[in-house]
Amino acid sequence: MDTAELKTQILQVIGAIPAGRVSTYGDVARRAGLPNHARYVGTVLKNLPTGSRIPWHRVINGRGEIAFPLGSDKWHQQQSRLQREGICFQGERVPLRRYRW
DNA sequence: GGTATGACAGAGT
DNA sequence: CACTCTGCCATAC
Repeated sequence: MDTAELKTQILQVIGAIPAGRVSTYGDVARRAGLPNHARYVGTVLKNLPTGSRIPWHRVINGRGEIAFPLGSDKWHQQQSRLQREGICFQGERVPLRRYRW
């Protein structure tokens, strides 16, 4: 299985995350059948073409935090997208117990 | 083909 | 809890 397929596999899993729920990099990797590829999930999202309709904002880290530097443009963008879907933040983090897919 | 980097995770302290 | 340390693995140099 080459990397192009892994990428497709990962994107499909992300695309399946329902609105109003979130998943983590590790979860996405596992659901894609690729344990230990959490970092790769991030790499794939980074190279995503702008305007892609992949719900990348529903992917956060295992501590319920947005993976971008706090206060950065990307951070705000992701946060508002999540809130727009009804996800409430506890400070700077999302309570996974409640929203984890 | 080393070496460093990163939208990470889990165990340990 | 929060913080550090280590393992991971595709990519970019």
